[in-house]
Amino acid sequence: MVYTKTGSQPATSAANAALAPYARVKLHLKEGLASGRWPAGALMPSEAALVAQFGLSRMTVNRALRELQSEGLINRTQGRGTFAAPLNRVSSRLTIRDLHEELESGGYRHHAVVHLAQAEPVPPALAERLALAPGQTVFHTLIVHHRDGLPLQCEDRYVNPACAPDYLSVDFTQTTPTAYLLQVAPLWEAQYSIEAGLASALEAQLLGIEPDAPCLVVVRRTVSGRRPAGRTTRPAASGRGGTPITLARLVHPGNRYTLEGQFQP
Amino acid sequence: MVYTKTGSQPATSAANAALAPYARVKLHLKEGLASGRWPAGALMPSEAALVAQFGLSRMTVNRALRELQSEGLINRTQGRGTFAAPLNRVSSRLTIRDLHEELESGGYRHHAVVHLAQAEPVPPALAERLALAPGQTVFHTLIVHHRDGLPLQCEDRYVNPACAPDYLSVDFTQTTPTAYLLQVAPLWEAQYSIEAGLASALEAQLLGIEPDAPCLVVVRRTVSGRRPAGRTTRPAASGRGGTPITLARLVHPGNRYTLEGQFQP
DNA sequence: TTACTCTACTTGTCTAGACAAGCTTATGCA
DNA sequence: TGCATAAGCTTGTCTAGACAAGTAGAGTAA
Repeated sequence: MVYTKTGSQPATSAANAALAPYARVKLHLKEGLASGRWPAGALMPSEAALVAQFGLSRMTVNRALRELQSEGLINRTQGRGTFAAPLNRVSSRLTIRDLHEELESGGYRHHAVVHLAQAEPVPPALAERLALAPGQTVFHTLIVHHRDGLPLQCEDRYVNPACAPDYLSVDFTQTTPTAYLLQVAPLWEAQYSIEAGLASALEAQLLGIEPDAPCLVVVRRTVSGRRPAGRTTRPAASGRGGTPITLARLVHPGNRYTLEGQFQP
Repeated sequence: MVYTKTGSQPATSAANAALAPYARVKLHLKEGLASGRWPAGALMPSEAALVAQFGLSRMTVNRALRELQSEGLINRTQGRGTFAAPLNRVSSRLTIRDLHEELESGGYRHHAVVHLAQAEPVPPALAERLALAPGQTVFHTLIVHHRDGLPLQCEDRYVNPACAPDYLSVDFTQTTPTAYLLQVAPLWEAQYSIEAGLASALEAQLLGIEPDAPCLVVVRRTVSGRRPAGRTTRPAASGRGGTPITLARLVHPGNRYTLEGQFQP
């Protein structure tokens, strides 16, 4: 599609040629926000004003504004108008990738050593977080992932058997638990916490590090919207929280692992 | 707006009453994805099919699909169709919040102690990352933030004077650097890295921790799309990377600070 | 003054149709 | 057989109009 508007409207930027009209409106507004033209909380032009200014239909302008809203750059309320969002909360996407895929795509070799894979009674401290009654069975795996032969992550994981009955029969030297669980129960919700701490004695030994070496510890709890068994047609919406699938503690030697990311509002 | 469709279309979920039509389509597709009806890579119904199935206009169906795409749940390509996204990359929003605001909203008291605030020649190691010539002046602040009186974060920050000429005249016991910089130069891009490590001797002393205590270290580099001086109307798009605004090293005692978040695809 | 109603403006959403442009497949020609 | 073309699908986008519903302010009546 080639957009060569003859009637030259607000040509703020030279780069807006060959840009779709809705994107042109977005760019115009983003530039205004970046330049401080609309400080946080300021009233921004209404849809009608932008329609008149750009000579577009309202749906087109609406799309630009709706996308800016979903990006968190503006706030809109029916009846009041559009306001510049306070930029003191800028958010970025943090991506969970399967460790195997992450390493391979980075050109590293990945291999996993399984130190434990068994069914056991759920530890009392975890029963509640996995929504299991004390004494029920959980699957427990302890796997060390290596990058180019060097231990990178110690993965201590508990899995709800109702969600993944075949969990223990998977060959975890070939498939990571994350990959398998994502396949069995598409991930709909997860909570994580990231902190710096020490490895346990066992973890330190498995990772081949000193007991006092700083580690990046990620604890992740994954919850599915889907019900565990039967009733597959049951709607996912009702009953907040869903079924806990798995609880994982991932310990990384601080000097070998860095979490990186980027913000792009 | 009340949506009480008389002709009952696919009533997968009971909760879809009183839901806007586009949201109903989204829900329907999300449920299908969650239930494994469309495994990763599978071809999903076309817009035309959904139009026929739900009895809606194409724009409405298109909106549902477009939003699912922006949420990363599906991939669409012109001419080929709509496909279920491989869920091995699930992403969440990680929010940068101003520390002051974060603490206050959590019911804590925040206060900051400024240990250093001066102009100095840019350290050679940082010159390139700040896009400054060796020998040029940078602003350097060293601030310790306390939560309820306990040191929580040691903020070692370098600021490009071109972006924030008045930086040193700010009272950082009242305003955090983040808040000030966001006001002066709305944040358009940032890179961060999170790792576990040790504090330097000075940092450990300022934080009141042992030198071997694990710390969560966040390094953040913020880049603006806006040009530093003059030429304010210059488009932000051209020239990738923009102007480096600030480089910050944030050190948190591991046992006092946890980064938390949630995934909700 | 206070309380109510009415109006004008705002966003939220849906519709029916249109054209552009990318991909796949079938068709017909050399 | 091999290749170019065309048909038929797909998504991407824009339009002009419509109604719904929330908000704020002006004007009016008690």
